[in-house]
Amino acid sequence: MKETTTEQHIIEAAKKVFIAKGYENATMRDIAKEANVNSAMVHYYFRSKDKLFGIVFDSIGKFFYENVYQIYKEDLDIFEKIRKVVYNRITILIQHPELPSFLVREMFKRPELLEHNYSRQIKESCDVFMLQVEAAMANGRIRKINPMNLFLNIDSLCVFPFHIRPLMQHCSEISEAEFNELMNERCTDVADFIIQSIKL
Amino acid sequence: MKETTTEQHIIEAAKKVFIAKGYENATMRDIAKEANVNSAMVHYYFRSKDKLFGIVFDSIGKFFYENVYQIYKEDLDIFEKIRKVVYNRITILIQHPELPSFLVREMFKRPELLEHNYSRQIKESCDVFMLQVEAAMANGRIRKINPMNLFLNIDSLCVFPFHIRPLMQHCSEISEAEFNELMNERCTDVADFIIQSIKL
DNA sequence: GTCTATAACTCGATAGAC
DNA sequence: GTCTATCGAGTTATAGAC
Repeated sequence: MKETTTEQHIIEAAKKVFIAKGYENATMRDIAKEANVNSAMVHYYFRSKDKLFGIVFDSIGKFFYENVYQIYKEDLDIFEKIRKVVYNRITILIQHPELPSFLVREMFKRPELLEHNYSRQIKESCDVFMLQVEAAMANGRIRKINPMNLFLNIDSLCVFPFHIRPLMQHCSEISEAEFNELMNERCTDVADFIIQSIKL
Repeated sequence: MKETTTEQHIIEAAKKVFIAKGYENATMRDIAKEANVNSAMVHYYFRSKDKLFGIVFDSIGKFFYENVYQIYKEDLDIFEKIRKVVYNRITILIQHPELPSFLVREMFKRPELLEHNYSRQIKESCDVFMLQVEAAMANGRIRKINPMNLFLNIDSLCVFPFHIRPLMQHCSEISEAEFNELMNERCTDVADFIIQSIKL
């Protein structure tokens, strides 16, 4: 159990501030205040706002993807795997509903953020899953379908509602708690929706 | 055929710049340069960056939603309607792939942007569609399903890939043209995916 | 390592001449 | 309406005392 150093303390504060405000709206002063240190300290430890943000972005991206992409590599029946992926993804999203929009926001502004990252991990799990889909098609367990699109569909159905959460809440006039409740119910529905579509 | 006034000229320039850079990264100087006018002129016509952005955001949001949400209100067989919605949505998205991320980016930072907007239009078309889903369930044309989730699923499957486009392009090492080709092929697949899932 | 002070810069907005 | 010039506020980043 490592002690919380000043450095880690600042990183945690930076995560909170960057997620809440985005890169441009977050200031080094904000982060310093959140971490209860002087703003010069933040520069002392991380040289620049850019360096600090790079560390934060990598950490968040890895956290967001690694959990669920491990599941794709597990040795599970394809239907079970889909259910497990959907359940895990939506559960994590309910706990961290602001992550998808954060990642998309920053990724679009600076695609170079993707360079030294978890991208290869994603590609690996995608490849593993697509092979399994091919096999299931050959065995006649599922209908003929483009494996890449199936992979995309799973993520789409899980993540998209969190991308448009403010719009959904505004249109349906629901609170954050009610939104989470909706997503919780949606969990089973999404898995059913996918499996109904591909099973033979 | 209305002549292009300076005012409209600036709005078009502002759209381009705001979409490319986002609200905070775009400067009034950028917009003025894009519109080939002095930066004081932009303030003269629109008072503030906020006012100008509000106009741009509303216009883009309306454009992005109105086309496809009209279709939901048309008198079509439910399967035909789903195919038409999917086709239209993806076609528009291929022509304007940067709009979803733009709207999400700004919507999350300032949810008040949704106040005086197309939100009611979305809600209306959603309501119409959900009624149709209920009827189709009663008629035994489709299986039992949460209508709201079906509505969400359609949008998810169409829009989500455009949200994560930089990530997809980076992971698959594909160009923008190849991405568009993928989305074009995906059009039929998505409609099939949905219909396979709900038909009896 | 930690602080204060400030340099250097950019941006939104306006004043004022034409 | 259109331009130049500039103010004032807010930012990153660093220098230098402790």
